[in-house]
Amino acid sequence: MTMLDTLSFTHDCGDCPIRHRAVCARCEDDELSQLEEMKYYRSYQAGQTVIWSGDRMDFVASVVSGVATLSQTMEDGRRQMVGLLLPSDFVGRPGRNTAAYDVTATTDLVMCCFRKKPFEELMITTPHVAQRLLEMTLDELDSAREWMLLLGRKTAREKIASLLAIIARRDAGLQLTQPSKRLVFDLPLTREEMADYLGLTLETVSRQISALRKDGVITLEGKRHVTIEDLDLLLEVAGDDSDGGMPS
Amino acid sequence: MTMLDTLSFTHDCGDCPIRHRAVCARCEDDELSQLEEMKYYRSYQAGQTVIWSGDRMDFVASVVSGVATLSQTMEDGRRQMVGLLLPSDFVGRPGRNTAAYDVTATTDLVMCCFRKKPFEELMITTPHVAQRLLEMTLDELDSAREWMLLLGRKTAREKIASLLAIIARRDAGLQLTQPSKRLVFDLPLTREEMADYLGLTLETVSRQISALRKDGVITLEGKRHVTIEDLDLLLEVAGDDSDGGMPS
DNA sequence: TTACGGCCTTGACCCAGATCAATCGGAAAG
DNA sequence: CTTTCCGATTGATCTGGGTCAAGGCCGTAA
Repeated sequence: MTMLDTLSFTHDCGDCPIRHRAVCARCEDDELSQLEEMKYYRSYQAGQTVIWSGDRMDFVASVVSGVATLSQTMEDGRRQMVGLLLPSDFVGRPGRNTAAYDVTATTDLVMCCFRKKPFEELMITTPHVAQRLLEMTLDELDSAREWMLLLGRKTAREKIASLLAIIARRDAGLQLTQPSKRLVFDLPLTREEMADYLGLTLETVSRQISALRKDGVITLEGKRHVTIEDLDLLLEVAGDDSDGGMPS
Repeated sequence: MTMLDTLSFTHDCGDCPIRHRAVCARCEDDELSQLEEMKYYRSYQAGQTVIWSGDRMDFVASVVSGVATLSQTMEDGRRQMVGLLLPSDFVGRPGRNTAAYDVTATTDLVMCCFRKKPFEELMITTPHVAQRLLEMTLDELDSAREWMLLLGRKTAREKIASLLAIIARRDAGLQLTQPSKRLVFDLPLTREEMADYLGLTLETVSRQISALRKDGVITLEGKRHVTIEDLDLLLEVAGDDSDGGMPS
C-alpha cells in the first residue's frame, strides 16, 4: 500500500460479508440506506494503531475483515488486552466522544465506520440498530466474564488452550458439525500479543505452546500455523467443563 | 425472619430509592405503571443463594438494597467472581431463560423482580427501558474490562487497594467533593469473597490487608470496618494512574 | 554472500503468591 | 462461665510463572 490508510471501497451493504452479524443485522432497507449515507471504509495495515486511548473519536465502526485488539496500559508499561475484535464486531461507544482503549490492527484490517453524530440520531429514531447493539453488548459482557475466569483462575497451560479453542471455534466459522474434527488455522497474534491477552509473559506463552506440541494436543507448522488434532482434548486441557456432552 | 424469602413490599415506584439509577430511570409515568404491574419484591438473607448457574430464570431484576455477587465455578471448585451487584444494578438477561452465573446475596438483599415475558414485551414496545439497559450494559462492560486489567496484571497489593477504592467510591455515593477526605465504610465481603473477586487466596488477602494497615494506608476496626486515611495514596497504591491531576 | 532486525525458543534462576498448618477472637449456644 | 464455631490471622514452606540472558530462525536489505 503506497500511501493512505483511508481507502474508498464501494461496498453496497447488500453485498457486505458481515451484513447478517454486525450492528446493522436487523435493519430494514430504509434503515440500511440511512446507514449508507453516514458510512465510509477505512483500512489499516497489520501492526498499525487505529486509535489511542483518550483520543477524540468521532465515529463508531464495525470490523469488516481482519483482526483488531482493544488494550489498556498502565503507566509503567504493563499491558492487558481486554478485547479481540473479529469481523462483525463493533468498536466505539455511542454517547462517548473519546476512545476508552487502545485499538490496534493485528492483521490487515478493514473497518466500516459510521459518523458518530448521525449514528446516534439513528439509534434514537429507529429501534433496530439499538436492539442489535444491546444484544451484541450483552454477548461481549458474557465473553468478558468468561475471560475474567481465565485471567483470575486458570493456569498458563489452561489459558493457552482456551485461547486456541476460542480462535479455532470462530475460525471454523459456524461449521461445528463434527465434534472431534481436525481444525486448522493461522494465529492472528504474535506470542507477545497472546501474552498480553492471557495475562502472561511471552516466554511462558512460548513454553506452554511447546509443551502442548510435545504432548500431541496441537501440531505446529512454522510459528503461526496450528492444527488441533482433537478439539475435545483441547477443551479438556482448557478446563472448559463443556466436556462435549458425550453419552455413555 | 421466620419463614419466607418472598415478601410483599408495597413500594410505590415513585418512592423507590433506586428510581433514578436503575433500568427504569428513563421511564415516563405510563411506562412506570406498566412496570408496576409486572413487578414483585423479593428478599434474601446474607449468604443465601439467589439462583444457580443453569437454573431456569423467569424474571429479571434490579437490586434495591444490599449487595449480591455473580460468580463462575470450574468443576474442580476454582471460583471467580465476575460481578458485584450494588443497589440499582440489573440482574438477568432478556431473551435468555436460564441463569449464566451463580447469584449470591452477600448481605441482606432486596430485589425488585420483573416477570420476564412481559418485561421483554415492554422492551420492544417502548424505547426507554431498552435505552437505559444498553447504557447500563455498556457501563458494566467497561468495568469488566477494568477488572480484566486488575486480574491479568496487578499485584496482590494493588488488587486489594483497587477493591477498597471501588467499594469506598460507591459507598461514598456521589459526594466526591473533597478529593483527599477520609472515607469510612464496612466491607460487604468476607476475606474469601474478596479473594474470589480478586483471583487470590484468602490468606493472601488477609496478609495484604494487614500490610496496608501496617503501612498506614488504611485503618481497621474489627474485621470489616475500614477507614481510608488518604484516598489519593490508596489510588496510587492501586496503580490507577488517575493520580488526582494535582497541579504544582 | 553476509548482515541485520523481528520474532521466537530455551535455559537458569528467582520470587510473589499458593499451600499447608497452627492459632486467634468474638459471637452465639449451652 | 465454658464450649463451639467460623472467619481471620500468621507462620513455614513450596512452586508456577516471571525475569534475565543467550541463541535460533527467517525474511529483507546491502
